[in-house]
Amino acid sequence: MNSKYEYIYNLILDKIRNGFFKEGDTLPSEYTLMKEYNASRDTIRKSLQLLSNNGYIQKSKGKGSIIINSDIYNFEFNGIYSFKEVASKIYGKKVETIVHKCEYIKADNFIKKVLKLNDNNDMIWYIERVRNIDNEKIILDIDFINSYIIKTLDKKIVSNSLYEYIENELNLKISYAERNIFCTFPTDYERSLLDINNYNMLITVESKTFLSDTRLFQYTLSNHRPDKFRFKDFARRR
Amino acid sequence: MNSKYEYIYNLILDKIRNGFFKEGDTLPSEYTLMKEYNASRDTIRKSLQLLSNNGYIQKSKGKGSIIINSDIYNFEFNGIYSFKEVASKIYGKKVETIVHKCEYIKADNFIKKVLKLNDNNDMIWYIERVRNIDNEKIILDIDFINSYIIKTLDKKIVSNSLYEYIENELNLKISYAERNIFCTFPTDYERSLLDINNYNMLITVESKTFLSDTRLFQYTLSNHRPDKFRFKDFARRR
DNA sequence: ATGTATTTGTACGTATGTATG
DNA sequence: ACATACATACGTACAAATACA
Repeated sequence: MNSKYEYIYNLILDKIRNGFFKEGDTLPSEYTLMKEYNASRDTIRKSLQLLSNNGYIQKSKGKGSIIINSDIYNFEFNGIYSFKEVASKIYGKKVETIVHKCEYIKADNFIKKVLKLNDNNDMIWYIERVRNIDNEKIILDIDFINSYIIKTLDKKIVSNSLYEYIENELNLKISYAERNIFCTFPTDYERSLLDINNYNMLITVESKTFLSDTRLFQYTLSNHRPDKFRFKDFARRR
Repeated sequence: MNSKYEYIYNLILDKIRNGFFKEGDTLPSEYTLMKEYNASRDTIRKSLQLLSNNGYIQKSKGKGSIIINSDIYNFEFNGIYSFKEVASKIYGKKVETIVHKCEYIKADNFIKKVLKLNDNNDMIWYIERVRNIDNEKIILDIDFINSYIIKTLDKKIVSNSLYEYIENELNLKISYAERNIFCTFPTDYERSLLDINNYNMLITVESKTFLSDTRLFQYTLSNHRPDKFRFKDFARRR
């Protein structure tokens, strides 16, 4: 986006990330920021609300806005990111994707129900990808994709980035996701695809991902070797 | 709070929860809601933004606001809740808390660092609680609490609800938390406290919980038997 | 302890831009 | 081409919490 409040949000966030504002510091007042960025109070407050929602500042009536998190890795899990986007922030590690399957198939009853398909329109893309981190097969991602929304796919696209293709080539807007984290027992097939060592469990992140027009286009089961799994979260009490 | 926009937010949320607005329905336009609730557009938009942030509606320029989630259990994990608050929504199950320890002790170096205590002020409350669900010991919660913020505690308080005490008796405002989810191996001691069956792993939710004045008052390790663990999340792409 | 200035929170208004149908 | 609906951006006024002299 190129709205003014998002632009100012990014300017202030940069100052937090590069250490100009440090944890515990108080931001300039909204009035000062208005002058600094030549913006109305409404615009400044929208920028600050984004910072607050994303866990960077704590606003306090009468006091000001205090920096509470300058962790540059914070962003990785507070939102929807493709594996490629997350991987680009994992420094010093060798990361690659192996596409095992990318098939145009008929959905079974469970997937038909999840993706809200009917009997006459039940073709999906079935994708299996293994994520290799420092030469260990750590994550197995299985995707079920509505083929009436994403009509064309191939191994090359999904070995690079599915989201990049959807957003930049198809010009669709990925908007929100419902996620569910739980434990599963690996099947023999999953064992064969992952370097599972002696672990006898997997952490599964189940995601339903939606476009801005509320269409569900993707159902994903992301299976993680337990020792490498980590999920960060920022929450506010209401 | 009793601000107008929060009041309207709750009125609309009630209509979503009780089925007056259903998934896929379009809300009345902002202009219509202005008249209905006798409020300005700014106020209505604040109410709708809350609904959007919490995963109940999807706003779309030119179209309107569409209901995307009427799941009344949705709220349980999108925020900070005490075990008592969560338990009150688990129907048909017997839920109880067993307090194993509630001690005023000296913090070790790790906890001193986490809670930002110094050598002259390093006393904490150490609490061990087991959560019993349908007569099985499923969760072991271990709390390390800054005793200079929460001065007085006892077994009775922590067997009821720590948050209820902090908010209603001490009148402190619990505001936000950083959470981290990962896997651990149970120690013999943890095995002895939980009905762990043949599972050889635990899911640990590590939380740092802060007051509205940015003071960190609580560090918690919540250890879950893997088969009973479930974490729900709603995320938006930015 | 008190009053005053500062700072954020809420509520209302107006105008214009942009996407949708 | 037009009406509708949400998005952005400017403004004003007053309330409430906090800090400080």
